Amino acid sequence: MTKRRSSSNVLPNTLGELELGVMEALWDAPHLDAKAICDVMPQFRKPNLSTMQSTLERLYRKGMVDREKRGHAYHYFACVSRANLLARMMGEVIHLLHDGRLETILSSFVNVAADIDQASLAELEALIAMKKQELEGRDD
Amino acid sequence: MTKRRSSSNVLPNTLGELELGVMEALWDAPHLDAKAICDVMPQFRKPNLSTMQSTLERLYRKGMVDREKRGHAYHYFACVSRANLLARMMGEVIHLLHDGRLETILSSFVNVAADIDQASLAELEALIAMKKQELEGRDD
DNA sequence: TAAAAAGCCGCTTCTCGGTCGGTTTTTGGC
DNA sequence: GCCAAAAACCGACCGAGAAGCGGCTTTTTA
Repeated sequence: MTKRRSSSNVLPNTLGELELGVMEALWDAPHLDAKAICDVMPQFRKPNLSTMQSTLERLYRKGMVDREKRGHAYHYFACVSRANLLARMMGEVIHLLHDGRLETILSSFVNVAADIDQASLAELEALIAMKKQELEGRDD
Repeated sequence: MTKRRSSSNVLPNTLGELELGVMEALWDAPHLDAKAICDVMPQFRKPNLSTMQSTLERLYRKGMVDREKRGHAYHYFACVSRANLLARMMGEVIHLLHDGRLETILSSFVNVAADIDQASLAELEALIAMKKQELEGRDD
């Protein structure tokens, strides 16, 4: 009996570098085909069309992009927004390292946020206020 | 020339499942040796001592744990706290998906926090207040 | 001093992203 | 209708990192 070979389950939503580059391209444009994405990629990492196609296929199977036939070629478009992916990944990280105490999570985040920019704290406060109202609204 | 083979650079601080389990063990106890960590692991995934050793070695090279000889055996102890690792990983995720606008980051996090628990929003507010004072204090 | 325990070393397996080449299918111009 | 171009499709290989383990060496200690 072969031992459980896990380590794949941690952070299932992480993307490779090319995959992420593709998502970036699709966040900037409403929809693109494989060729167009190749063209958009920075010169220092411009993959073969086949490579791009299999990357898109993987992304499609992962539910990160959707596609539809436009003539002979697929047109791809992101069906996960940047903010959404960010939220997913943060959620995964948090879930992975959760110890039951919110303080751990929150203080980590506040430190990260503070490192980015002091102004971010003010923004965070405003967002919390909004979110609170939202939650109270649908709370029953 | 072989093509850039990156995808390894994304999220350099992510740990495998066993590695994470080891960290959990070390966060619960001040210091343990390889054998003791094996014993502490849940039955359904109790690795060979050698496996545990190489995992610890990897963790050591990554700077996640430190060790010191206690008699013949190494005793390992976490040199990265849970909150610290969480902050690192969140920082990495954020950096990876950063688009320049704080709003994206923050709203994603607020959504994640809200999903965990409504009370977390209140706690977040308190932490922000503390962090603000801290920043003002050293701001010049 | 011998058995037990731990370190140390190297190899294997597995998974995943990335990379292509080759083949088939589609399509559109002539 | 036919042919060339382009894209899809398929399958293979590579490299890296985590996990897993067996075996040999070294150290401890009973």
